[in-house]
Amino acid sequence: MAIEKKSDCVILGLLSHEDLTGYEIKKRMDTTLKYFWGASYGSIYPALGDLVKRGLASKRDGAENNRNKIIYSITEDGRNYLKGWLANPVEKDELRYETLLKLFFGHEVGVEQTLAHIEAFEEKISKELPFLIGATEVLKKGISEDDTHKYYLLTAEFGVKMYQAYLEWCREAKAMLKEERE
Amino acid sequence: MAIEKKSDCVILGLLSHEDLTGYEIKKRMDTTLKYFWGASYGSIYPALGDLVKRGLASKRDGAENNRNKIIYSITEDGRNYLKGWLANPVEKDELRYETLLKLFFGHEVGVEQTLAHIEAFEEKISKELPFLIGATEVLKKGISEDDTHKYYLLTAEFGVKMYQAYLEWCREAKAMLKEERE
DNA sequence: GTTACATATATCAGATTGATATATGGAGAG
DNA sequence: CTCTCCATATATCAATCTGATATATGTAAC
Repeated sequence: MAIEKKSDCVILGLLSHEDLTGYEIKKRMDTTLKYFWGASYGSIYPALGDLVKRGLASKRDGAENNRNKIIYSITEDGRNYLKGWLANPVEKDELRYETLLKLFFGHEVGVEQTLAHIEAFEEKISKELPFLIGATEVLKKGISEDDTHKYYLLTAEFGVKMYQAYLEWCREAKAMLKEERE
Repeated sequence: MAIEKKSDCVILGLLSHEDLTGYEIKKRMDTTLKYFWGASYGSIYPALGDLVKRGLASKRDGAENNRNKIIYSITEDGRNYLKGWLANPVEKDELRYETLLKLFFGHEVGVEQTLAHIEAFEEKISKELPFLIGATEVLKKGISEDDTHKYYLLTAEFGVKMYQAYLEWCREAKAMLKEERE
């Protein structure tokens, strides 16, 4: 029953840290936030326009040379709106793992194809885990300088814990299926 | 670039196990599948109509007394369609955790409110974990009788591993924030 | 008999994704 | 020095999905 639109809240959250263009917001989504959130251009640009209209953000021209660029800032009203949303209890945490869905219906195609999905998942997670661990190390070093780092670290460590659990599960799941095969 | 619509695939997957009504499909989503997938009535009923139109499912009247009821079955074409989707590599595994999002912006509201979000998360997970553990135990017992149970067990154990990792993270995150507070 | 909840189907406004269109800057290859 | 490729940058749109709501009956409790 929340009145807040999620895309507004993430964008305001990012703008509360620093001024950003729509393109930069999208980059944050695809790098820092991608482990627990996402947003597309199709939601970012309209939301930015809307936030300005409602006085929660302001925009200024940041063009350099011929390079088109619009820089957005959060307003006082925007910061209050963000704080209001942050104070409310969380509404929904959602997992949407196609891998798990395909495993659930694995009976239809058998053990070999199911193993292939698990192995692909394992590879993807193994590749991403070092970046997450690297992020936690960087954040730990800077924790005393910048108060925001403490909160970033919390989410990065969540990612590490989760990915390590995934890899553990992959090993056990593969073992179980291979045992069954014989 | 997949041509398959996800809602079609989940529904066909569920129908590959047993005949179901739209209402029963929704119940499966909200119980068994909820740990890794979801779907609303607004996607289920239109998708069912569409699947019948394309010959991937068939429907029959299952009315009892005055109770309105339409039972759907998967067709041979539907089963092939499902197998085709299952054979393709996974496209996207996605996490959307509002809790993590609020933690990430925690600097704006401080340690106390952040702790409250973590505690709410911890409580929710603690309550759900026993059900997941119970599910794995039931599935383990029936594993030799029904081949599908092996695949269900895989996903249930994923849930258990993940939730245990979450709880571990909660303890550490709380400790870190409380230490900082002093 | 009436209150409350589960069963059952269905639709719709609003939000979101994934793809695509458009255009410039800059780096490196040949 | 030009050509190709990629990053920067904004923007829109069809297809899809969610969350809420509407409607109606069965069934159990009190």
